[in-house]
Amino acid sequence: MNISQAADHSGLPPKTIRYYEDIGLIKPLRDTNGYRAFRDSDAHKLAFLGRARALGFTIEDCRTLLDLWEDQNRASADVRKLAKEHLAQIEAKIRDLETMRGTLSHLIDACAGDDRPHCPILQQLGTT
Amino acid sequence: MNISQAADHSGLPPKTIRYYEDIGLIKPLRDTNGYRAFRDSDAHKLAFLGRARALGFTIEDCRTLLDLWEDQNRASADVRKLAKEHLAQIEAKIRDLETMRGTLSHLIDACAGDDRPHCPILQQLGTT
DNA sequence: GCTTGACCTTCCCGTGACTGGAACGTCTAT
DNA sequence: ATAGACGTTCCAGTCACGGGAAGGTCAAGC
Repeated sequence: MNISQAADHSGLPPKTIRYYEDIGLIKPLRDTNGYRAFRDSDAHKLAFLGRARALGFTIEDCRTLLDLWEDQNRASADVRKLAKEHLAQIEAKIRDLETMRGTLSHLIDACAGDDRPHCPILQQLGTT
Repeated sequence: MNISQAADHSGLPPKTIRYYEDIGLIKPLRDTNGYRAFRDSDAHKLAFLGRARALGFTIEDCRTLLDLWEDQNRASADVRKLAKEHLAQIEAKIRDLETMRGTLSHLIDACAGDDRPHCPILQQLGTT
C-alpha cells in the first residue's frame, strides 16, 4: 500500500502520515524504490491515531494509547486513567471558553453596533 | 516606568511585553541606558491587550481593537462585528469540545478500569 | 522510445503566542 | 568593591502539522 492509499484508508493526509513516521508512531516498510510500503497493521494504526486525535488526545497520549492497544496484558485502568485526565482538561477548556462566551455576549448585547463611536466593548477592555 | 513595573501594572510577564513590542503592538520609549521607558499610555495599552487576550482575541484582532480604541471616529459596528465573529469561533470550539466530552465520557463510563485488559476505549479507537 | 502527468521522496520554512535560557550590561545597597 | 537584582539582545523550543521547492519514479498513451 502506498502513502496515498494509506491516506485514503485512514483519512489522514500524506503529510501527517510522514510526520507520524518521523516521530516514530509508525514504522512502515520501504520498497526498493524508496516508497513507503504500508501493511494493513500500519493502516490500522493510522486509523487508530486519527480517531484518538479526533478525541483531542495529544500525540504523546496517542503514543501511550497505541502502546496500550498493542499490549495484550494492559490493565484497562491505565487507559481509563489517561482518558479521565484528558476529559478533565477538555472540561477545563470548555469552562474557560464558556466564561469568555458569557462576557463577550454580554458586551455584544450592550453594544449598539451603529456608526457612532461609543462602544461598551472597547470601554470594558480599556477600563483601568 | 521600567518593564517590571509595567508588568505589575498590566499583569503581563516582561517576556510578553517585549514580544508585544517586537511585533509592534506598543512602542515604549528608551532611557539613555537602553532600558524601556513605559508611559502611562503604554501601560494602559498593555492592560487593554491583557483583557482582550483573556477574552480569546488573537493578536491580530487585538491589533485591530487597539486601533479602534484609539480612533475617536470609529464606528461601534466595526468593533461589534469583530466581537461577533470571535464569539462564533468560540462557540464552534465549544461545540467541538462538547462532542469530544460526550464521546469520551461515554467510553469512560463503559470502561471497568480494573486490572483486566478488556477496554471499550481502546476497542472504540481500534474499530475499523 | 519519448513524453506527460501523477505519484513519490527529502528538506526546509512558517504557523501562534509566547517561554526558557544564555551571555552580557546596569543599577542600587552595603 | 561587590553582590544580586534588575535590564538588554538573541537564539531555540513549543505543538502538530502544512506549504512548497527540488528532484526521483511509475504508468499510460503516442
